[in-house]
Amino acid sequence: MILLAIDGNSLMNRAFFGIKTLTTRDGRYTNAIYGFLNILLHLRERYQPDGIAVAFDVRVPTFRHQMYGEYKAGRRGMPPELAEQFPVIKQILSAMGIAVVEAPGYEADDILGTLSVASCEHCYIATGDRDSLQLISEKASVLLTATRFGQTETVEYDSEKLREEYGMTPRQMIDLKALMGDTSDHIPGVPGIGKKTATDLLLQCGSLDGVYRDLTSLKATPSVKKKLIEGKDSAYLSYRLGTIVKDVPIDTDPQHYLVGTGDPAKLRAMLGDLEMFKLIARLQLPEVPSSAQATGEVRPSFRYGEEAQRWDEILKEGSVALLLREKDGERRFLLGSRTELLSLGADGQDAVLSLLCDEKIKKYTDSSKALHRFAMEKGRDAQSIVFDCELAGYLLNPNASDYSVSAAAAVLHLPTPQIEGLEAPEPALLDCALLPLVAQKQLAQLESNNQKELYENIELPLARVLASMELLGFRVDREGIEAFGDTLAAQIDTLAAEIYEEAGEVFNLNSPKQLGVILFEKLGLPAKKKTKTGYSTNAEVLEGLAAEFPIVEKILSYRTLAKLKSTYCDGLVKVIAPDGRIHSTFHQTETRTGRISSAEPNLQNIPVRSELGRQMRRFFLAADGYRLADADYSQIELRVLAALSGDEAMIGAFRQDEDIHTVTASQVFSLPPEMITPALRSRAKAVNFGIVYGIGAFSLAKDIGVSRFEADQYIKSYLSHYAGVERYMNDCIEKAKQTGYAETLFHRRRYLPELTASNAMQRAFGERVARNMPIQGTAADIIKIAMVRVYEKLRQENLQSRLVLQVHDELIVETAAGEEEKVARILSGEMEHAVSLQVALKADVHFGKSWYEAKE
DNA sequence: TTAATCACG
DNA sequence: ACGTACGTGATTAAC
Repeated sequence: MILLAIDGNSLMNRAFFGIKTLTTRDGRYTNAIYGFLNILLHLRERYQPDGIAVAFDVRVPTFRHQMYGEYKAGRRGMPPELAEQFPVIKQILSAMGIAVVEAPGYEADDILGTLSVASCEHCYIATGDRDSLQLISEKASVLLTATRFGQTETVEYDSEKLREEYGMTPRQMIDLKALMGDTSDHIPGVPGIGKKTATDLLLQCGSLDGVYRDLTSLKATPSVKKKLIEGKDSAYLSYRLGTIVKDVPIDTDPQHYLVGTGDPAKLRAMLGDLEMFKLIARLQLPEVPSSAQATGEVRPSFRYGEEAQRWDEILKEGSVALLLREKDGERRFLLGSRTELLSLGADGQDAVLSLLCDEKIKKYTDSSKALHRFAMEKGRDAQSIVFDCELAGYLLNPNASDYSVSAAAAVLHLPTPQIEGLEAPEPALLDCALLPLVAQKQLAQLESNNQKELYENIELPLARVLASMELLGFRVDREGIEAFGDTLAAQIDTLAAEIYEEAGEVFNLNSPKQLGVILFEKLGLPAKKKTKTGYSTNAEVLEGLAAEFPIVEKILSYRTLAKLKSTYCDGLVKVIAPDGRIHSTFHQTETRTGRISSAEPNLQNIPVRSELGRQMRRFFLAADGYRLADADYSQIELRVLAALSGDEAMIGAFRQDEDIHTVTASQVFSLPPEMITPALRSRAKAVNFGIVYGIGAFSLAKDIGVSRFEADQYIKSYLSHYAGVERYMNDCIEKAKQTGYAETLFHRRRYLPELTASNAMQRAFGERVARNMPIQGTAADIIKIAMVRVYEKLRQENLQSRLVLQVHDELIVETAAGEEEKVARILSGEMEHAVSLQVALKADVHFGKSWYEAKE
């Protein structure tokens, strides 16, 4: 039989450090478990072992340590984030029917050593630790595993491969280590002898004993000989330390490690609990009754077909599950009730459309935005979409990334529905069958989280608004963009030529790596900052050098122009639809704060800060016979901060409609407002921003170019003058620590497992987020409310004007000629009165033919 | 796929 | 001692 013996500690370690932090919603760490299981499944698939044994260290002082001293005492204990994952993986392995092997006083590699000589046909030893290469034999090979870019790479080592790479036999690996030592394992070796010398010596003498047998005739420099003599004891001690034990008292009968059936139901429940839904799918865990019993659910059973009579059966109940799936441009619908399922292709579209627009029938779905778009494309208006699993899942935990029905069902431990006559139903059909139960559970959770209003009055109606914005799109001037791109191209070419000239060679200016080498090595400019891979060449660094070195100025210009051309000119032209408009996609479940995002293309980051970039906005136009209305909130985040914190001074400033940055400057610098210079105001502005972000003195100092000490004074002064803000910020952290999440005024939550991290930096990050999310998120809630109301008001009043874009604190309405006054009234009215706070909200509206003009 | 950079609020 | 402000998305290079 084939045996796969795994070093559990080693692979868990690799997975932990190779995969970014991953936690469940309630803050349990899962990245090592996830990575380990992926490696395990990969190995199982590739090597098809009959038996699997996963070995773990049992950390009691080992025989070796007692005898030879505490060589490993200096080894740092593993972080608790990893330690907590070990008991869990052991349980999972048991549930998988895989043997967990431990022996008090022995480490995992000793167990592997013992198994490697067990009487099986072949033993594969999987580990991330090169130490185990000494275990290679005729019937044992080592699978050395590394996790890179989230992908596992496994290299199989047998004697042949070992000789190729090291020129050594497996046994010589021990001698090698005895000579060169291993700092990570606290094996001293012979001081002063490294890998190179050790290899040479072994090639000459064959073994450690061979080296010491006759030092006088050894071909080596006197200094090496001297080191060998002095280090002899250390070498033999290292040899013993480095030798993996092969007689651990464990069961060595391979039959003992045959993979059993385990407990699939328990496994499924455990993986669901750990929120590893893809793994559940990959393992195709069969449904077993015990799971259904455990949740108290009876496994639902469905009838499925395409017969017309099913249709009537389904509609009878007055509410349906309705899913839209698109594949290769083909639209399909899945329709379901509590007992019936139906699949519809293109010829069912009209029927679905009338169902969708039938107010009396409630629709449950997993993407209301898609349904709204479908209806709108046909010139209709979807009604009574009462449930959207994606939106519900997002509100319940915006840290997740998978808001599908199946993911939700797995969190809820719902049994897989049974569909009559279908052995392996397609996923969409299962989603459709699962939806009613998922909806019931998620709605109950929203209710208990006090998120019903957020869900019903904000997110659900917003989906329609976003669908409408996507469908309408934003008109652009293609020729204008292309012409702008051409002028940029010419300037870029000129600049590049000048830069290459001054650099003395042609290189890839777009490569920060190559640029770094040219600037900081070839031209010898002073390098200030480094990145992981080399010199930092970002704008901040370059700006510090621009005054002194003219070439840097040109590089900065090049960067600006290249960005404008590639991302904005070329990028946007590529996505202009046949109707001459750009149809962005708005993501409603992407951000962890509650903002929406825009993609393909992103219309929320069109340049504005620099005048040249701002020119881009001249190409964003209203349709003929329309103008653009641009309405933006004034200081919405600071107003929200004032209101949430109840800080008297800040509220007072806004009540009197004063310039908040000037007021802050006056407070922080203890000067009367009329003494505040633009420079001081600008510093205060940075402090205001910084406070919202959860500021640190270092970053503030860097941002406004003052000393760290000075920045620290500003912050202290700020918090003492706005004492309410300080209190509020501390409350935010306190509450987040207690509840595990931060929340907005409208009860949008963000769980913060970072707050319990053992790493101080991660914790500090969690605290900043605990302060920032309620502010950014409440502002996001507010503008969403405004969007929904503006959208509805425009239709109520029978206007032709339509919302086309939202940019976080800004709404753009394509306004029909003659409707300007009404639109301006609706925009400012709905934005300013979206919510009533202790501080009034303020929104300014401007009109123009282009976005450039409409932005004042 | 990730890292670096830079565009926005 | 260590790293340093919140939230996004697109492009390019390089592995």
